[in-house]
Amino acid sequence: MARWQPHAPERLVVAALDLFEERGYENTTVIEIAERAGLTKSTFFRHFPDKREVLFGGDAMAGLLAGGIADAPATATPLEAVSHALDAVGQAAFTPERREFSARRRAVIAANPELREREALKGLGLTAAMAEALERRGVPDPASRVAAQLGALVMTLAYERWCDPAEETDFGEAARQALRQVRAATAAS
Amino acid sequence: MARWQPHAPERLVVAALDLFEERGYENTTVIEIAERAGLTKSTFFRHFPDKREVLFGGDAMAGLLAGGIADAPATATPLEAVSHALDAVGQAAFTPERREFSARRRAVIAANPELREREALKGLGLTAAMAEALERRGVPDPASRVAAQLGALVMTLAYERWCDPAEETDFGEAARQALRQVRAATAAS
DNA sequence: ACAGTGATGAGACTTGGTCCCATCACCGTA
DNA sequence: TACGGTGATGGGACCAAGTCTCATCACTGT
Repeated sequence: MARWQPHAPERLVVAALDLFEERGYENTTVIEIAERAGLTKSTFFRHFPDKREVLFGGDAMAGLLAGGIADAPATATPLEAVSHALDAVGQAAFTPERREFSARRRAVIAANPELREREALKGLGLTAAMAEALERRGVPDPASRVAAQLGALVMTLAYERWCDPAEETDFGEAARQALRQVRAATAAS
Repeated sequence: MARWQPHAPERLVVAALDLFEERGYENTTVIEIAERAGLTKSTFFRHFPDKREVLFGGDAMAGLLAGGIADAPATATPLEAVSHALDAVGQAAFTPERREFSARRRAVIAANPELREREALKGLGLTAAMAEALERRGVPDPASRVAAQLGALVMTLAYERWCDPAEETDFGEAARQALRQVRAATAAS
């Protein structure tokens, strides 16, 4: 027997997403989220630094991306290393079971400026993590940032497609396709 | 004689930047900013939607960029159109008189996560505005986003250089140089 | 002289977020 | 069985951001 109901963070995330869908992010208070999860405001802020963060799983993604780039073959070009990292991330995080949750989360974020702002910050963090990991492979400064910027776009395109419940494409497959598109478009810029 | 002291928004911006430098963004209240400008909290929120926005001049930049892209010669490639827009923006906004203020503002933003978050959102807005303007020129979807993403990086690199008081480079010149760097790095990705 | 107008001031109110302390259930040890 | 330690939780005071409403004040035009 556990002392308390387990999985408090997960319960808070589910309660928050439900409420945000029902009445919108701005019309939902932290106290209401906590109550639906059978907890209190104090406990909410013990698990999440602020209200927005309940929809953003910390900074695990940046580490996954950096690790995937570091593990890429030494002969890989910068964008190939990013592609390798996207495969790793797809295996670890963008699994089919999470597709429905991610799609709901994506819609809620798109509907609220405050959440879009947090998402923008997370995106910058991922881009910076990719650029830094590329520099540790010996890619010099302007080139590393270019590859990271293009990699971020590839990830966004792949994520959009992966979230679509009508397609049910594998994330790695979506990423490879997006990479081809971006490569082709880059040549014409 | 004016009814009140004129230029209330500008006075608030100056007061805010001064206080943010002196004691940091988090240790400065809106009431303190307003008092230093000879105003009150009510008036502050009448001119700015929130505390962060006092350092971000609305959304004028997005319109400038979109206009510059629309005005580019019809024969210009996507990145050339972006470069044309950066020239226009440099003429209108990144003038030498503003260099010192921009450098101070940049340092304050870099020191605070909340301000960096707002800056990230503004960056997304600029990228979206560039992609949309390119699409109005007939550039199809993936290519427009690639060019906008690379254009955003070019603008960031040029802005970093333009802000440096030791260099005093013209923004348009910095943008052209950054564009050459990004083009060279793109070929090696 | 007088009503209209637009920017400002004042203050109540809600909510996000911080902080401190009490509580409660379990665990290990005597 | 008794007892102190531990870790997650609850409760509530407190501050600042942001909203809203109403009053004020200085000037303008008739």
